[in-house]
Amino acid sequence: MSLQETLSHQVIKAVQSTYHVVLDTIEFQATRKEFAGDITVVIFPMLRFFKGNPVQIGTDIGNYLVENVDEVKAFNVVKGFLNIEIEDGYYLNFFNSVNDEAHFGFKSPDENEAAIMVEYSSPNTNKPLHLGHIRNNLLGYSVAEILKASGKKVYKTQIINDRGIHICKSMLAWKRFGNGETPESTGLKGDKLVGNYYVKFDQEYKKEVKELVEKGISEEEAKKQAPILLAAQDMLLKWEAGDEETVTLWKMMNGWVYEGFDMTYKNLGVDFDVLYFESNTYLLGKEFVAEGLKSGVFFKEDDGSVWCDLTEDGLDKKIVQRADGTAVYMTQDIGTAIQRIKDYPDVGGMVYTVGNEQDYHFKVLFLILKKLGFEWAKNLYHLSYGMVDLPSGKMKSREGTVVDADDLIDEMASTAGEISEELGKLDGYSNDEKQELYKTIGLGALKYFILKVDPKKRILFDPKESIDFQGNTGPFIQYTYARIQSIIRKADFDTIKEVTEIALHEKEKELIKQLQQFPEVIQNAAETHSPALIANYTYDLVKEFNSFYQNVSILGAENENEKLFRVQLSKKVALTIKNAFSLLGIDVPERM
RNA sequence: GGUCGCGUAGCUCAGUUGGAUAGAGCAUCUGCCUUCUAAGCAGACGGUCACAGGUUCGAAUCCUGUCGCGAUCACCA
Repeated sequence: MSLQETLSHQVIKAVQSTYHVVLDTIEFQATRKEFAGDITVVIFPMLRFFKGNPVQIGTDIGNYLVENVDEVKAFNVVKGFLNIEIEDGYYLNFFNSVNDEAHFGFKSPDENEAAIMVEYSSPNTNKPLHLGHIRNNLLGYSVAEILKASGKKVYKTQIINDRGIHICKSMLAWKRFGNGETPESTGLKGDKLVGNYYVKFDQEYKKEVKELVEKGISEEEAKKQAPILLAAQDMLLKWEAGDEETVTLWKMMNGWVYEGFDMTYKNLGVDFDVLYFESNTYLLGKEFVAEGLKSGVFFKEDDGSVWCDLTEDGLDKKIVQRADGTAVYMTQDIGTAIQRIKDYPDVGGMVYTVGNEQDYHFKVLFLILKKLGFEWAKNLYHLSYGMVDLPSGKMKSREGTVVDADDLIDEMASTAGEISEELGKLDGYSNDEKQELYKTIGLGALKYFILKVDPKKRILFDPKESIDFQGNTGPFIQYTYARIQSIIRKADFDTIKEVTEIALHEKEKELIKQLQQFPEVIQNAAETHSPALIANYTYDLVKEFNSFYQNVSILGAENENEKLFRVQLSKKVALTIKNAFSLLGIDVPERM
C-alpha cells in the first residue's frame, strides 16, 4: 500500500471516530515549500459532509495520525490545510526498495493488452524535411517511447506520400533541366537534389504563367494552362497507367529521397518498425467504400462520386471517392487504417501524429471508421500539434524561409562546439569524441526546446536568437548528468551496500520525494500523449539536484554512511535523468 | 460567417481531479569558483492570469458572452 493510500485510509478512520461520518475520498497535495511538512490534506472538501471549524478538524485528524500511523512524525494546521511531516525512515525505505531497479518508473509491456501503433513523420517525397517535420518526428517518437514505458506494446510507423502531382513536378523538372544529375555526381543529399527540382519546376511554372498573362490570358486561366503544369499532370496519368519509363524515373528519384530521409532520421535519432507507402495503399480504401455503400454508411451522387453524410453528427458531408472513381486522401486513410489492423492483429488503437491543420480531417476519418463498424475505431487518437512559425510567419519554401532539418541539426552542434571550446573542459577528448559530444549537446538543446512545450501550442522559432543552452534547457540537464558521472568516477569505493540508519538532509528528502513521482509522471504523460510532462519533470528533478549538489558536499560528507548514501542518491538521480531523457529521444554525455 | 484551438511577468513557457501569497528560464541587477565540472548555486526586480459576467466556502483552471491570434470549412494532401 502506498503512503497516500495508508494516510487516506487513516484519515477516513479519524473522521469516522470523531465526527461519525464516512468519507469516500480524501484530497491530498504536496506541501508547499514555505510550510513544514511533506504531504498535505485539504480539509475544505470535508465541510460538505459535516460542519466544523477546519482548523479544529485538521488538528483532530493530525493528532489521530501521529498516534496511529508510524510514518507520521508531526503535523501543523494552516487554515484548512493539514500539513503532515513524514519520518525519514519512510523515505529511506522507499529509496532502498527501488535503488537497484534499472528502469525505475517504467512498466514492462503487458502481452495481454492490445498494442498501439504510432504514426509520425509521413512526409511528401518531393522535398527535404524541415523544422516542422522535426517537431512531428520528435513528438511521435517520444510519445511512442512514453507509451512503451507506460506498459504498452508499440509499433512505430509512417505513411510515405510517394505518389501524386508533387513528385511528378520534381520528376518533370529533372527530366527537362537535370542533365542527368544524380546525388553521386553532385554530392548532394538525394532529398535535397529532388527538392531543388521541385523549386525549379515552380520557377518555370511562374515564368510560363507570366508569359501567358502577357499574351492577354487571365491569371486564373494561365495558372491552369501553363504547359509545364499540363505536362506534369500528363506524367501523373502515365504513372497511374504504369508507363514503364515514368515508373522507372519515379523509382529512381524516390530512391534518392529515401536515402536522404534515412540520413536525416538517423541524425535525429528516430526510427520506425514498419513503413507504409501511399502507392501501395491508395487503392485499398475503395473496397471499403463499396462495402460502405452497401451497408448504407455512404451514398452515391448522380455523377458517381461517393459521400458520407455527417450532418447528424454536427459535421458536413464528406467526399470519400471521386466521380471518376479515383481515391481521395480520405479513401486512402480509410484503407491504410484497415490494412494496418489486418497486418498487426494485436493492435487495438492508433496514434496519428499530424499537425492541427488536419483536425477536421481526422475527426471525420475516425467517425467514418466508427460508422463502418470497426471496434478499434474508438481507440484512435489524433496527436494534433501546433505549427512551428518564424517571426515572419509561416515557413514558405518559395520564399526561401524554410528552416532545413539537416542544416538546423548541424548548426546546433556547431553552436554547442563553440560554447564547449570556450569553457574548455574537454582535455583528453579526441576530435571525434568532441564532435560526437557536440552533436549530443546540440541535439539535446533542439529536442528539449521543442518537446518541453505543450504539443497543441504553436511554437515560435527565431533563427537569429537561436536556442538557449542555459536555464530550462536540454544542455542544463545533460550538464547535471555529466557532473554526477564525474562524482561517480571519483567515488572509488563499493557503493552497493544498503544504508539504513541515517538522518536525511532536507535536500536529500526533497530529492527522494521528487524521484517518487516519476512512475506517475510516465503514466500521466502516456495518457495525455504529452512529452512536455516528462521534460518538465526532469527539469524539476535536476533543479532539485543542483541545489543539493551546491549546498551539500557529497564526497566530503561527515561520515562514510552519509557519503555512501549521497553517492547512491546521486547515481539514482543520474539514472532517472538518463531514462527520462531516453523517453524524449535525448542522449546524455559522460562529460561536458 | 460556421467549427476547432490558443491568450499567464518585457520575451519563452509551467501551473495536477477547482485549493494556501500564480511558478520557472531568458533579459536586468546583487552575492558565490585555494572544496565533488560556475552550461551551476543563492537572492532582487518583474503579474488586472486578454476583457466582462456567472457557478463555488474557494476560479488562471468550470459555464456564458466579448475582443485578439491561428487553423479549418476542396472531387488538394
